[in-house]
Amino acid sequence: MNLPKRYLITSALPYANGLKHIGHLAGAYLPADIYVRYLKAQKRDVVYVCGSDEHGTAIPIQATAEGTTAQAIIDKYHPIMAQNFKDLGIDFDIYHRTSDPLHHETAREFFTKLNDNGNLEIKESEQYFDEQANTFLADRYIKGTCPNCAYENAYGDQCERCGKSLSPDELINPVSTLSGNTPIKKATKHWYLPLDRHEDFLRNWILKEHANDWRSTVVGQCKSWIDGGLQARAVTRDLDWGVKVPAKDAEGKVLYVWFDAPIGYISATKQWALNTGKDWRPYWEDKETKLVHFIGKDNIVFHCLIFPVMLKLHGNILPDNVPSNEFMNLEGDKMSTSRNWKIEMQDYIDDFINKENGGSQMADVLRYYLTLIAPETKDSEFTWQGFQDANNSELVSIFGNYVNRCFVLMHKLCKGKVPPLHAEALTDLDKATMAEIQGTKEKVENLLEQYKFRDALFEVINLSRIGNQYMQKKEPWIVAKQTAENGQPTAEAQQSIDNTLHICLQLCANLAVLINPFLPFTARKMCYLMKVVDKMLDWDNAGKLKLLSVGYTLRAPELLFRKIEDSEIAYQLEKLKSAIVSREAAVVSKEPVTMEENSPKFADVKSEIVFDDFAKIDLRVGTIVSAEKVEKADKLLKLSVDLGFETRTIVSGIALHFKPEDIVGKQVTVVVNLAPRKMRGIESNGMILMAEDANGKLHFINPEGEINAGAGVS
RNA sequence: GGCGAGGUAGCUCAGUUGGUUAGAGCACAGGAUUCAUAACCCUGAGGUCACGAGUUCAAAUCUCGUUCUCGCUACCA
Repeated sequence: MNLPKRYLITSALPYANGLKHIGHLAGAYLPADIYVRYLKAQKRDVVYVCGSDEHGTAIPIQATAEGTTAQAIIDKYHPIMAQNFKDLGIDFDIYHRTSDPLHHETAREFFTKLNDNGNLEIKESEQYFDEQANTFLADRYIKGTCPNCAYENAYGDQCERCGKSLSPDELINPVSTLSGNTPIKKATKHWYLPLDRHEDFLRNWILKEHANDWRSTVVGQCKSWIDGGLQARAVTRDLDWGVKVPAKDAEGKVLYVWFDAPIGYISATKQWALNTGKDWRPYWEDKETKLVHFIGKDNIVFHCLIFPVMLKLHGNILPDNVPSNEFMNLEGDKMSTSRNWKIEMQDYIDDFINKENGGSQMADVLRYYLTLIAPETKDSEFTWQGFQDANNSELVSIFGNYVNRCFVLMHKLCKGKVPPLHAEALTDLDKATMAEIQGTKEKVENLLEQYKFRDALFEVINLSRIGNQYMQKKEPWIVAKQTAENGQPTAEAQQSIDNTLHICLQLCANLAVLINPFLPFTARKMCYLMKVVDKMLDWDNAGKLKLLSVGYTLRAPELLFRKIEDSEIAYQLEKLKSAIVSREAAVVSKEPVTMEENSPKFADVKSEIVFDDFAKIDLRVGTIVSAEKVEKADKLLKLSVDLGFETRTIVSGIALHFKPEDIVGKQVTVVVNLAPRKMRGIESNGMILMAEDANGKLHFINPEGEINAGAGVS
């Protein structure tokens, strides 16, 4: 196998608007860290970069909401996130940040090169503009009613309640969050990355060259995007938070966050090089560098399509692989920050690591379970019960217990020293066990090279299982009872004991080397117990049977892991339950719940209108005379509504809530002078008023008793 | 609706190019043991491989249809 000259490993830049949860950890950070630790143990040339993504509109918006500045937000979260990663053993070579001047400089250079080379397009488009604030409004500065779920405070890029991606044009009743005014449309100029020009390249590169070595989920997702037709994507935004666009007539424009964030990998590498006196260029320019991006599946489009196009245009190397993980669910539901259904890294650190209940070893317990259930091929499921079981019956009972019984027996039967190996007395079982040690090394290696972290970890644990079986069959504690007249074991018995424990201890040392990428704190504690330096953890030592010298005194046994009590699990489940409560409150309030405020809130009252505004709306009572499902649409019903003076066709998105046959004859309130709008090819002439309850269920607004169709409502 | 990924033992998941009685770990049951964190070790029970049809000597695996879950995307009060 031709080894790459050097490696550059990246983990997705976490967005610096809040704390990250264990789903993020399992998806983009932990696997990368394992891979990097493995490469470093092999003494390969590897740099692992990451950093906070600190631009985008969400951060200044959040700042406004919290009455602070964008800078204050990122300054608050950047160090906490960096510390969280450190506490969990995620060992970046550099954790940079995109607000750093070096990053701005790097991103501007990148943009300029593409722009100068004619790789970007400039287009004029109509964008919302706030006249009072005299500024164009980025998507997130526009709020309005979500066309998907009718949530009234949906943002121009996404509805926080139903999670749907939106564009500002889709919002109903758009309002500027800066002034509260209705924005006007105004022409503005933006730079675009014409992805459509690169379809052939992407198709060939991903769907042909990497059809077999990339994960099928990744290739499939890319195929879906490519087949769906690639379009030019705006590279710039009208905003004053971010990297200023280095071009003429670009006043008030910054690079769109998706463009500048991945460049953060490059600027982080530059900063690392500055810190260490190295040259960053080969890592991004030399074809012999292996670039690997670790991400979650929501990031596939950026790392497999957009950023590679950018890199190619800019003259950089392309990623060798993008081992994206699927999502990790939590106790039967999707993890979600806005719904407060999550376990933050900080929560875990507070509850399990910082207290006097296990220390850093507990970081390894989380690393263990998250790797065990890593969503490598499909969405997976985190349960606290599973966490407890994995710890108590695997880490503690199999791995930890093996190490412990080795040490205890060695102290009891071998005077606390590594016993000699009597080659002449080796049994077949001894030899087979020694072979297993070497075999495990190769298995783990192969699996890691294929990014199969879950399977690789299993093989390591399995080696401790083999150790337990070996010890059980050799039963040195029984052999020790074959005593001579002096009360000591016979010479023959002692030979057997020596050989058994010698092999057991070498196996222990191997476990430390092999577990090191996965559970680094544990590996170090094992080194401490064996009184060896960390250098023993070099991957070269894996499979070797002379890691511990004969006659060497080892420390007294100490437990590697502790059991996790039922009460701890009950407490965590209770914590989550209270999150359900606040989530229900969130639905009532139609407001994303923040950690601090769990009390129900109602949507903000819209800005005041005069009577004439209201009088413009013509409301009538109508009777539904027929209803049918609209073809090829999940949510639409085509209704005929008798309004007295005429019967109209109205298309309404209520199919998920009502069966057509159940609503015929119902009286409803209709906005009759709304401009017609085509939906799925059917013209809708009016709008049915609906009320939504706390569970998201829709109800008709209708008169108390039956009245004549066409009656006015005021 | 379109596209992508999935649906395999009570739970969490493997199953490479179709090839004998479909696997692992955990949980469970029985046994054995005591060096060890009521730990380990041995044995066992368990699955109509979502459902239906087709191709084949042979299908968890290939084809088509149905259904459910997740993601992207379209329509949308």
